[in-house]
Amino acid sequence: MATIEDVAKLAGLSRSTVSRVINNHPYVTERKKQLVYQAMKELDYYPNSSAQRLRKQKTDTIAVLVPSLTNPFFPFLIEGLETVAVENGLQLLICQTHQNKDKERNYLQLLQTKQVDGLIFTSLENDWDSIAPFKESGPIIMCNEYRSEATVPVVRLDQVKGSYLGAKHLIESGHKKIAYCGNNKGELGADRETGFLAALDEYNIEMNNQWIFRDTPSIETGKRILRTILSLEDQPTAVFAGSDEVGAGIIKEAKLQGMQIPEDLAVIGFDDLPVAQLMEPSLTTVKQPIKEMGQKTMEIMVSMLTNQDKVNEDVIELPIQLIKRESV
Amino acid sequence: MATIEDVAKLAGLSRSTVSRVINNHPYVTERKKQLVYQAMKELDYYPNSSAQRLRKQKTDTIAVLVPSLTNPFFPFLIEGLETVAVENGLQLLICQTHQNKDKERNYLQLLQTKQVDGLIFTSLENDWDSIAPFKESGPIIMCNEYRSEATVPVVRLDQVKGSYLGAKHLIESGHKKIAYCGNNKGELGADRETGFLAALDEYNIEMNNQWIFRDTPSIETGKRILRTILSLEDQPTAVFAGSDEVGAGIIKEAKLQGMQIPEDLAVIGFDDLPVAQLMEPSLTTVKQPIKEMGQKTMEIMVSMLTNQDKVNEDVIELPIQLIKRESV
DNA sequence: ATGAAAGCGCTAACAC
DNA sequence: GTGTTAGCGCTTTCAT
Repeated sequence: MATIEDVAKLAGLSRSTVSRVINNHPYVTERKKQLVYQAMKELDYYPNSSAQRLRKQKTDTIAVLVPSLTNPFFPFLIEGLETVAVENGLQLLICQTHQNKDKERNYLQLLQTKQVDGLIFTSLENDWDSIAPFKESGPIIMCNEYRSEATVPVVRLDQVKGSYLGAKHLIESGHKKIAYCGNNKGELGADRETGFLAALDEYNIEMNNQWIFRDTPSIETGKRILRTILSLEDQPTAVFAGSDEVGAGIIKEAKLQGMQIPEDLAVIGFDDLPVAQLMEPSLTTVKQPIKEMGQKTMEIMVSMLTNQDKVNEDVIELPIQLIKRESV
Repeated sequence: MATIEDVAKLAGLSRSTVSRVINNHPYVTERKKQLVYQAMKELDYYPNSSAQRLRKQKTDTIAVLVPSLTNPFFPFLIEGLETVAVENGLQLLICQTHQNKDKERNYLQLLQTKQVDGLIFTSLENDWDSIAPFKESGPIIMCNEYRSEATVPVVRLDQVKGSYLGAKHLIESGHKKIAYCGNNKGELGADRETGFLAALDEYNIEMNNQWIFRDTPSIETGKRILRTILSLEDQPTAVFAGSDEVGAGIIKEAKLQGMQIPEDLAVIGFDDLPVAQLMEPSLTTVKQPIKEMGQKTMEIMVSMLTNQDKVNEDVIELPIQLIKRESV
């Protein structure tokens, strides 16, 4: 493995000059520059990035914590994050927490061990209090998921409004018995529930506790929820699914059980993932501007990395909107 | 930022001893070990990973090149890769090539700049000849996609058999006019086509060139293909979609156009992704053992990383199987 | 415009 | 068992 020393020797120059060429510094004669390039090529030289990182004290890498990549929401979020990252010469280190507190905490060590320059949460398992101290080690941003106690920039959607919109649509379509799916661990989940209940309240509609489901979102969860609904004496006529995947699972299982959607059961999803329009009937849903959320987040990260002084604690809220299709 | 030096001073020991404790070396008195732990805690010390990497000349990181994370096939593959990686103390650096030759080539620099210890291709845009030289810089494996010229271990499926199975099922269900979707850039695509044509050949069925579609797989592609099929004078009665996403797009669009599946058009997918069972009718498909493929690949990577001598050029072939559902 | 020298933080011989 | 020392490969003052 050739080192910068080898290149310098072969080019008959000093290490400094070679380094200047590598880093595109001004004030290097064109002639010597060529000499260096030639030597680098001849030796098949590439700078060792561990050495560069150690010396420069930065990695140009950002950790992105996601619960799982098999939930299609996150690949789309990453798409947005990556676009802006690449434009700014940053690399993404994608970390799956699999909803595990310990794993999440371990990934914070990436910041402490200087393996990444910054970190982005797209979900959060641990309490904010246990996260806060890590701000010392580098910029942290919350994207998608959020905590009001969080003392870092937050890029989020108005979840209260989102679920309010969804519930209202269901109500205005004539439904009074509406089931609700969604975990309420994080603030995101709590806000969604708030918005949902606010709509019900506005129309003086009562909630039945049997119609609340708190499982983690997945297709299987949707199927299970549908079966539970069928086993109920007092059955809802509509269901607000916490995600398109749950909504899809509900629709699929409902049809398997011989139900008509939306006649026997109206379903509304959340996210507007590709699967929403593939379903039969297509899934009415609350659309999140996922990619934009990722882009905005990375823009903030970039500015935090450059303007280290200007501490940013803003909350950026992106628009959310109802997409009417056939399942309601 | 505390360094190992600070810890050593505070503990009243040498850097070496601290280092030994960090790396769990034997032969350190329990008493001094405790002293070190205490000092580390007091100083909130974490070893700088760039320094460790530079010194140890390894990163315990493996680059995984995927075309895109929004194609759900790859998150599942990554799931398999990650399981085994984590068991062996390895980290994954996930790199999206977005089907771009230059990006793909640039990611190879990760190996040259010693930012990763090994690299896994799950797809390949460039010629093998242009990849081969990079073997010098570290272990490379192909997983999923493959090239017969490749001089590295390959973990793959019998694609010829897969598409043969699919085509045969279509034929035995009475179809003689079968459309085929799939790109034929890589060897994987070519093999699939071979298997497909072999089945046709076996049953003396002719292929119509108008029924061949070579676009990149996506839901949109599926929709477009269906519309093209409808515009044909001589229309196929069945279609072998190259992936479940294409199959799903075809089914969705077909129903939009008032067709009955499988009566008016039988559809068979590939992969067995979650969307296959969500469709109405559910999608008959050729199932790939995606997770297993990832696991096997990472096991080989681990062994290459440890037994550096034993050069492994094996081709591991995993089983592939037909899943009969309702779309045929 | 270029080179010499110091040092980023760590590990691993080697010596005792 | 523990400390001393050299050095991984690079960048960046500082001096010229």
